[in-house]
Amino acid sequence: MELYVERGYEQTTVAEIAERAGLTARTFFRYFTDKREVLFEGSGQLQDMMVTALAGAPDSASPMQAVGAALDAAASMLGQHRDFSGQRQSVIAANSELRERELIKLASLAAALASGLRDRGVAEPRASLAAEAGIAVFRVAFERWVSEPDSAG
Amino acid sequence: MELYVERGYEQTTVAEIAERAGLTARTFFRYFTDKREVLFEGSGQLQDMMVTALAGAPDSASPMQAVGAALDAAASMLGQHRDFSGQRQSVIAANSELRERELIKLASLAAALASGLRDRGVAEPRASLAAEAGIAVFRVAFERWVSEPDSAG
DNA sequence: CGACTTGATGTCACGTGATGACATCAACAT
DNA sequence: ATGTTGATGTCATCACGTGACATCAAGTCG
Repeated sequence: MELYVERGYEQTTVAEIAERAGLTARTFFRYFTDKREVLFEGSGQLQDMMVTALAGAPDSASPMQAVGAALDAAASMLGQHRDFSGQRQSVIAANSELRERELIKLASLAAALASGLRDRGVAEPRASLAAEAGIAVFRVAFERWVSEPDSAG
Repeated sequence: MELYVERGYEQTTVAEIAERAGLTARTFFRYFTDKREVLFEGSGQLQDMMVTALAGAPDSASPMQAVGAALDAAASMLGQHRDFSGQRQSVIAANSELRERELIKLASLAAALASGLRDRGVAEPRASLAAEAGIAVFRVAFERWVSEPDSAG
């Protein structure tokens, strides 16, 4: 992240990242499949958190309410790293390879939420639609949040 | 496409593609920014067609009806190349880099449709929502169409 | 204690993707 | 005949990503 912010994603080589971390490029590729993936390290955790929150919603909750619980979990997780989130987002926005990766991560997240809803007994296509709607809300809200003036959490 | 189908996307080098076309790898990269982009050559045309159809819908048409017109245009364009569409889709499905590229193309298409709706006087967020809904329909319908037994157009 | 695994890292070599600089050549206009 | 323009080729170069093998530290067991 430091290097990506300093000089931009494309201008940063994997060798430089590895050096900054006190490692070798080869080792970098043992931890991250890609030069891109290092920016999405946390997205797996976020997805797990959200799926767990969705599964933990009360049985009485509607599909959209369960999705809402997942979004709350995401908000409380991201809320602790607002500066980081903002920087990360502007790095991603500046490069199309990174935007592509982000899209596929969001698609994976939507699929995971839909699967979680089906586990709750929600039938298709309702499960997928609720999941997609939740991701749409997430995108819009996240975008507003990181571009917002200093204020709220 | 021939080579991607024969031996898979990753196993095909740009040099081979260029050779098959009677050219040089250097020339390939003058026409396509990427090894991936060659599979998405037509998506720009498709997008233009759809935007034109959307713009050409009668003033009386609702936003969703205008989007429907765009989808009809896409259907008649793709309907003429069903085998090609099917092969292309299975190549894309088999490789995650290609799936990423496809997602960003669809996102671009959604943005173009939303913009077209705004030009028709549709306010946000209705324009974006209608566009996203149209793309969702497109994805599902296209998926079913290419995986369908030999029958319909 | 010494030998033996195991996991993380480094080193090296290599193929491939992608780009810049320059040369070539055909088509065409004047 | 000359010069221009556009498309292509050639060459050099860099960075990404991976396989093969070496090394070294931490632990395990006889």
